[in-house]
Amino acid sequence: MGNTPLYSCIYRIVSHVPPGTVATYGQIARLAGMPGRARQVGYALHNLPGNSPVPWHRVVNREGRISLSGRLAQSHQRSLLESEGIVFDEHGAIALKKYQWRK
DNA sequence: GCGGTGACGGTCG
DNA sequence: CCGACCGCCACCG
Repeated sequence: MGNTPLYSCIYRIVSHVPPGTVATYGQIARLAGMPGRARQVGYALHNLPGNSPVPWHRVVNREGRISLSGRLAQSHQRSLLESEGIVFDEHGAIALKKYQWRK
């Protein structure tokens, strides 16, 4: 992490997402002061080391679905969210209306 | 230095 | 409701 203030900023904001709630990539981007750059948020999180304290699993896409590539990682994120009390509907999506972090 | 890629998202038909 | 397009930009080969 030597010098990427943008990533640090993203990580900081993600760290503020309370347990039991979720945020979207676009939302994180806006809060980080870089509206429209949701992709960079995804890239930043993808770059996170596995032992990071950052609750990356609380970030989902605008449909309330998991955006990870790879079944393993997907089920991992899902179980982490479910362990926080978040429920997935029959479409495999989260009700953002109910769980999205209001900020 | 250039083109392809992707843990996104808004818009349009 | 759903798919197609397009803008966005750091990273990688």
